[in-house]
Amino acid sequence: MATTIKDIARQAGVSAATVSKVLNRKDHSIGEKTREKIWSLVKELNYTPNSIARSLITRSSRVIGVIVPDILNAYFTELVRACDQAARERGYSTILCNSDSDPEKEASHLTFLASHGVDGIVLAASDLIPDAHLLERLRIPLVSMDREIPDLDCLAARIDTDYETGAFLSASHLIRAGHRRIAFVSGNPLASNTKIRRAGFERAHREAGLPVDPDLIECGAFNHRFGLVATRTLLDRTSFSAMCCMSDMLAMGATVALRERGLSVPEDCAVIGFDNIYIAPLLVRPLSTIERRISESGYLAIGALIDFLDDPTHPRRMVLMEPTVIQRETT
Amino acid sequence: MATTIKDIARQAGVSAATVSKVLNRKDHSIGEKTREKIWSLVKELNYTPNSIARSLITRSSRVIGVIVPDILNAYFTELVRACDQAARERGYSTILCNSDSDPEKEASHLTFLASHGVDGIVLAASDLIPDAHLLERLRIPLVSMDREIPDLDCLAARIDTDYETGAFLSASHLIRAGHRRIAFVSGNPLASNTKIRRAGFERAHREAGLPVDPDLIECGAFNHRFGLVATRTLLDRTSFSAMCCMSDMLAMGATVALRERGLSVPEDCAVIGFDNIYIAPLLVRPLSTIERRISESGYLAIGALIDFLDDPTHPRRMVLMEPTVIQRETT
DNA sequence: TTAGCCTAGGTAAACGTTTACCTAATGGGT
DNA sequence: ACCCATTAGGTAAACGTTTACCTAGGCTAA
Repeated sequence: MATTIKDIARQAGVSAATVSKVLNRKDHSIGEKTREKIWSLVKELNYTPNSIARSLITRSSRVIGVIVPDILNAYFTELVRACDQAARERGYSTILCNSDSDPEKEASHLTFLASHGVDGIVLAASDLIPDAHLLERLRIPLVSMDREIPDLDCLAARIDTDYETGAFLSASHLIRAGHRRIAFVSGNPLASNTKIRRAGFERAHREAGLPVDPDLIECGAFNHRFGLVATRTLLDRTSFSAMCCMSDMLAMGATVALRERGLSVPEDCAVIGFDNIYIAPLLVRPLSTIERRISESGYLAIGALIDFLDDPTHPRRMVLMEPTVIQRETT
Repeated sequence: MATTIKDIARQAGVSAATVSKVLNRKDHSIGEKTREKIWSLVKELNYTPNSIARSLITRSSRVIGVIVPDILNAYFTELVRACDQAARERGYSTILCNSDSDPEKEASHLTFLASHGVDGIVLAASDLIPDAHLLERLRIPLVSMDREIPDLDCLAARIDTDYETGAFLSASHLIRAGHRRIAFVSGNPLASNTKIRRAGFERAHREAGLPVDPDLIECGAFNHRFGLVATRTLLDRTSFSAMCCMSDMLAMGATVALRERGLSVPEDCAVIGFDNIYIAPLLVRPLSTIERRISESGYLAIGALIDFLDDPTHPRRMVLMEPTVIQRETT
């Protein structure tokens, strides 16, 4: 159906090998005339190499898989976009997979990507630790983002955010503003990225000589829906004057719940988010939050991955992104 | 490296063809023992078929490409998610491509998808009309969403939204509420999906016996940033008591600009959006908007595409989604 | 002259599957 | 005893590339 290398070869009166060499610029021993003839046929017949056949023989697809737990969370949307851009700039494409924080789906995406011959994978935090055996078996270069992950030899890099500091800054920001009872809302309580943030939250209290009331803690998921229900639960259970939300989506949900009860932000209750997603400054009450330079981490991840692909002996990169506070109008 | 069908064949003491038959359940002439032996080896060796090799020979990948103009627009995020889910339910996977409303990027994604052997493509509205020659050449089954598109024979379906009615409803809603000067903000003025909406907007005025002031029209893009700057421009230029925003992202940007100037919504200026993205009800002022059942259209698109793949003589589906008004708190 | 080296390009195997067609043995019916 | 069908599985080509190695002619330098 579509034009193949053989069609070009036939019409140029040369062998397929010659065409392949020209196409791949391994043409140091191909005559000028032949080269030109081939290129002009390529244009004329709109030849595009069949990447499938190419991948099959070269064992490389120049495609990178990106797995995220929740594409609807704007944090991951932005991350995915940054990865895609970064990859494209380096001649790679990406395939996006959405795991819904479901380890089974994640595993099935992993095998899907493997069987489709991706050269590498960016695995972004879901709540659970991935199946180490599977990763081991797949042997696909991997960069892990904000994940606990075993030290595999196909691990090209880890890009982590200093969640302890992030949560510490978040809580300290509110404590400095005079708040004494601060709610803490975060993702899956069993996931390390929640535990670590909780540690930072508690340290801020300790250093300020304040107690932490377990009644003020609600952990479950990072999406807006949980932000909404968690805040309702908290409001029913106890009282507080500020909320540390460990994602901006949570903060958005929280804000709605507060307003539902007639509380205004920040007058009745301050709210700080985490991630600094692009919507955060655009909310009617621009959201104070913790900046974590999303695009930069995407670029870093892809960069580290491709460097590793180019040269697997390349020293592993272990990056710890340092978050900062952005004060807007909700605190 | 990874286990292949030959490894299984060798260890089972049969030929590769036999293994292939069993794997593909074309095993009516394979003995029970052999079948069992093969399946147990498959488990034991963690065999996963190499999709690349498989695609090469079968000329089918069970992958669908999805091209959207702006993944950061929550409308498309939701659409993409719905497509992915729908595809997965029918045994397909998706590859997401983000075109940034750039026809060149779009074309390059199209050839990328073609060369990677996707079985079909869902092409969602960008502002511009796609390169018909390219589509013609590629001959990949296509479903077009909210796009003007030539009548190719590889066009499996069109899923369009009745934008005229949508915009009409949007404006009528505001007119009925007593507004007389209503601003209109939409995407690329040259794109049909803006022109059509503008027609609906104007019809609502005509039917109400109201004039349309061209000073109240600002068209450029569907993202929040344009919503922000367009609203600033409008506020500098003229006065109005309500805004018809042709996407919720625009409405969010508009709301911020209004607030910036000390105007409150809906008291000083009503705002209605379009799309009913999942964030819309979650904004501090839940956004009135035009519902267009995003997930449903994603499911429809994928369904139509796969039906076409299963049977290319399947009658083309041309769906026109009817939008409805959702009143919340901004009008 | 001849070994050796360019230059220009061809040959064929390989990547991991699928599939049309072949074979060989067995069994049943007449 | 012969024919035909059925069962169980094998053979080999094909998909569209890439690449290691080959060839053949011509040139150069000793």
